[in-house]
Amino acid sequence: MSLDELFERFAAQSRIFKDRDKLLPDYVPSELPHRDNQVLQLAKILAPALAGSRPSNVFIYGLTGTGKTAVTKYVLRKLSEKAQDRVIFSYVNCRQNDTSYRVLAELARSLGTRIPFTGLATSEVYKRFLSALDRRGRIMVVVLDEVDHLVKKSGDDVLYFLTRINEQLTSSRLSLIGITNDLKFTEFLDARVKSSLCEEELVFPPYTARELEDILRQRASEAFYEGVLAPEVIPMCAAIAAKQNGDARLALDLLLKAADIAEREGAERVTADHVRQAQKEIEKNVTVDVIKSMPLHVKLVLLSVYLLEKEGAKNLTTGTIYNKYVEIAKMLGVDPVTQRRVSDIINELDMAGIVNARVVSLGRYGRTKVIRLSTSLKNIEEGLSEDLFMLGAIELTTR
DNA sequence: AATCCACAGGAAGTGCTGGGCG
DNA sequence: CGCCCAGCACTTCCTGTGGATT
Repeated sequence: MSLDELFERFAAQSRIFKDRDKLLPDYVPSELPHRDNQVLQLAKILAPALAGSRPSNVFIYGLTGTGKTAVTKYVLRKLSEKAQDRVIFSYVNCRQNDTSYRVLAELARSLGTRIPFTGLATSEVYKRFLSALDRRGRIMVVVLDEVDHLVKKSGDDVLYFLTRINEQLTSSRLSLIGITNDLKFTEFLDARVKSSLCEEELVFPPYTARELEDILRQRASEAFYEGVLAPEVIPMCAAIAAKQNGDARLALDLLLKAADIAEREGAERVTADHVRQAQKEIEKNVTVDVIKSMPLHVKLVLLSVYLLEKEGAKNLTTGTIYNKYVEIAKMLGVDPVTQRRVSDIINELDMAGIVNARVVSLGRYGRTKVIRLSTSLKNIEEGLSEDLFMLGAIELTTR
């Protein structure tokens, strides 16, 4: 291959992607198939903002990848085009901003008030946000996406503040849109917060395989050149995602990864085989990346579970794991943490989907958690192996 | 029916980092 | 400068409990 050819190949636009960005999770398409109803309902609820009156608070339920965020962003965008600067919109993701302080800081920031990421008292941030908002004399619509994360971690204090803030405002008004994929979420809420937040409710049902296909086809037409997808690719991505609660995000991610793999291989078309590879890669990447970024003691606990399971131990309990963990820690010259903490770490690993832990009572033999890995040994190995400390630990313990 | 194991998991507090504010 | 704050990882102390065994 001559240099000219080489450069040609890199400089040339992809043969597969027309516009890869159209498949990324934060892209909001110009049309949302099978969500006309929800778009209309939300628009109806928020429309009063255009006339200068406060829209009702809205609560939006639906599993992951059912289009909650997309619909909300879509409606907000349309609305802000109409409203010019008469309405202020603010979108906060509560997975990243999972404390009262951070949510209020985000809201203040969207009004142009700089808030340091730490240092102030939360009540001070609240005051600053309040006065900044009142000075503007506008309607403000606040979206709290994945609000269940916020409440589970920090309680419903902020929600209480925000639902009652209108009593303290003289020239502005605030509306709340809460989004959650936890259907039982409202149980955690204070009754007053609950009734005020749920003035209106919207439910997003999971997509069916047929609907997912429509979504994929629509995106594919924007993202790919004609005819680069083998005919079975879209139905396959749709079917896999339909099994996972009709998750459109997963469907799109599968399609994207499959196409990436095809392109990397220099293939001319995306095939069913690429989709299968993509499925494996997605599953692997998530766990491996999570493991890599875990703090020391979490890794050590995971390592203990890994080693015990490799030895063929069955029905692992908190106590067994803790003993192994202490043994490893001492061997490495690290101070072990308490069993109480390890108990929490096991729950964290369970939440991350790396381990499966459930509480059982063994009668006379106590009440404990039974733990088993929910990922392959190989993924754990790969996740831990970048940590030289863990490699040393494996070597020491297997000798 | 009572007992008692082996923890679960809540509450409060500590020590540390990285930052206010006057 | 001194005193305040949030957030994190962790400790200390604690009360609670499902169900096999006595």
